[in-house]
Amino acid sequence: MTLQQLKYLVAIADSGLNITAAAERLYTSQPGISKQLKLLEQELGVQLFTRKGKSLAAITPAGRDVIARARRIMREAENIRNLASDLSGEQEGTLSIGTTHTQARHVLPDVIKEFRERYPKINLELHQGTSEQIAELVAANRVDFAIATGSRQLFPGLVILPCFRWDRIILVPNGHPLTAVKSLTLPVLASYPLVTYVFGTTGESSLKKAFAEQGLEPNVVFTARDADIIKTYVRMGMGVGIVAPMAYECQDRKDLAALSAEGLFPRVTTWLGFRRDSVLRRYMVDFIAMFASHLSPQVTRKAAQLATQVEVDGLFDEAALPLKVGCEAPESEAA
Amino acid sequence: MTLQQLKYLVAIADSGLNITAAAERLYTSQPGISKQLKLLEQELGVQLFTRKGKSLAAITPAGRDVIARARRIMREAENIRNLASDLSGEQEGTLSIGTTHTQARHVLPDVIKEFRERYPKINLELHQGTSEQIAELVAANRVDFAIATGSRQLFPGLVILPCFRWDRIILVPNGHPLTAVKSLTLPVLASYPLVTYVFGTTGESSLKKAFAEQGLEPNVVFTARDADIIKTYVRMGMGVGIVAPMAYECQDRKDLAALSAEGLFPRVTTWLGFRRDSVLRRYMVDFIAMFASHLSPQVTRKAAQLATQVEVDGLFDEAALPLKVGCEAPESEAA
DNA sequence: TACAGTTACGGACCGCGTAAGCATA
DNA sequence: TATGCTTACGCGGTCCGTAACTGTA
Repeated sequence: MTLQQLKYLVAIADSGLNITAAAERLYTSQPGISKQLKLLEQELGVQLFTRKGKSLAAITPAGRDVIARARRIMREAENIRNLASDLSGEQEGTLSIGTTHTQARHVLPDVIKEFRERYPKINLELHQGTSEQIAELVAANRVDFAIATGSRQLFPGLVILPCFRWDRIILVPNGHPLTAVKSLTLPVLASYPLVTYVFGTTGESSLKKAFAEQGLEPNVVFTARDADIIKTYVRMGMGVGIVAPMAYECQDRKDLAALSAEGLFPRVTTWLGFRRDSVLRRYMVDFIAMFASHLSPQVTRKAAQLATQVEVDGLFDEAALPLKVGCEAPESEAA
Repeated sequence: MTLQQLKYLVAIADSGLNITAAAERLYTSQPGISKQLKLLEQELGVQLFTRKGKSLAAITPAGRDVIARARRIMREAENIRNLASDLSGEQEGTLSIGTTHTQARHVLPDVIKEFRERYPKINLELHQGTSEQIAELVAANRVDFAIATGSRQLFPGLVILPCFRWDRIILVPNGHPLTAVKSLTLPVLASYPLVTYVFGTTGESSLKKAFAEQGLEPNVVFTARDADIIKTYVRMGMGVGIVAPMAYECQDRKDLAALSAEGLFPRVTTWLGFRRDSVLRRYMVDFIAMFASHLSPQVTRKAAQLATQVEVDGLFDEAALPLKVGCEAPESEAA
């Protein structure tokens, strides 16, 4: 049994049991992979795949177990390499992030700009998707970091670092009757057609629940994954928008008004997660600090270390987290 | 980086940074190890050991981290091999157990006899020592199972399966005044010189504590690790023995009387532990079932599986565990 | 006919063991 | 002088890539 053989094995599993594809992925020859797989099965004395003719048809139960452990070995091997790269002052590497639209569009650009200036040689990969898609990326070890809001239960085995919290805001066209309302309530809101994020993920279904608790049935006329689209339809007068505050940019003030919905819906928390046991290179830790300033390198390292033993909980006070808000004072007036 | 290199690295660390010793342990040549270590350090770009002249002097911080992960990789590799051996119906293997004197002398012989009949080809290793020594064996991955009483906090990262509980008994020579006492109390006991196990391990210090709670200072005139020695000194009239009930064998009735100490001291639990993430081969699971019949293969497998995710707790009711006692009715009279 | 995997073969590489060299106590 | 690591070198194995072969849609 060699690391090479385990790498090949995992590659086969990741290539849909297609040895040729695995060979291409690994920039090597197909017969080489075939042979090593055969050798491994011989040494272990177990069939890892069932064959249909010559092709691989399915993974055997034994194979599933072996592959799972092979993955762990490959991860640890990767960890050793990362660890060594970092300690030897290597400036190259990759940072791969899976995140949702809201973060990718409204929060990450500034952070990434700063990061690229500081670490120009680091290859940055950003994968945007739903929470479920991000969870898959995490499970497949395709991303280093997951950044999302709510829905933590989708991410078992991740070290979760709360980054910031926010209250949804209400978006209406300037001059909309709601702008005259002193204190917004759910019944008032429910009397308007609503435009908001797609329900389903835990974070957003809490919105539905808030209405339900007061016996209200909101009239949601349009849902999207994307605040830009929501804003477009709000501008068209199709309904009242409920979005993340980060999505309200200063230029939106020209035609859109943002009303506070604080207290109407539960406050949500955006977090950053990484795989327990993964080695955090210096630039990764620094990225986290750029993303959430209270997560200093020391705090992050501490959390990573604790997580190898127990569940990270109560490392710091979540209630004391910075509260994220949208554009409050227009830049033009301040200047 | 190869599995071979990591194996060498771990061997060096386990041989006190002596490459020659590591080579002997692995039945290979010393220059080979040297070369592979050099190659590994080159590839990683990190010094894993500090040198003093040509000899290895100490492990660098980087080395410590790399070695820890290398150990994990070696364990997983071993797991894969075990897994495969088991599934391919391999009847050979090794079962290595670290345990205390009480278990090794009074409980395990019967279990091992049965096990050897059932699995004659399995190589059985028994290492007897104090809880601390067993914990070291576990940490060094030298044993598959640890069997001990109390002192669980010495064994982090182990899946602990409670096996049975017991109350200490009081041993005195036949005709001793205490045999006439109706209900034994701590003050009465404290008025006699005592002979018991070495204090220090958590299990035994609970004994001292029981006395202290009633403001008593027991007069312990002799301590040993070994019930046989304790019995010898009790026979000599040196004092009153406090031992595990399993140590009172039927032949001891000839000259020793066992008095119940139930209620005087806290009831203790003997458990069996194995490393989280370790692959349990069929014969290992069967051994556990032989050792504690309520730990059926199904229960053990379930516990092992759960342990990969969370702490095993409340899997079954500890209060319902079988209560272990010593020789109650003499075989001769019953026959 | 394409596609996927196995078998066969030659070359390069690499890891191992022996033997000799060198530093340290 | 003994111990322990490094360097040098030859051998054997092995891994890889190319090429030809075989079984399947």
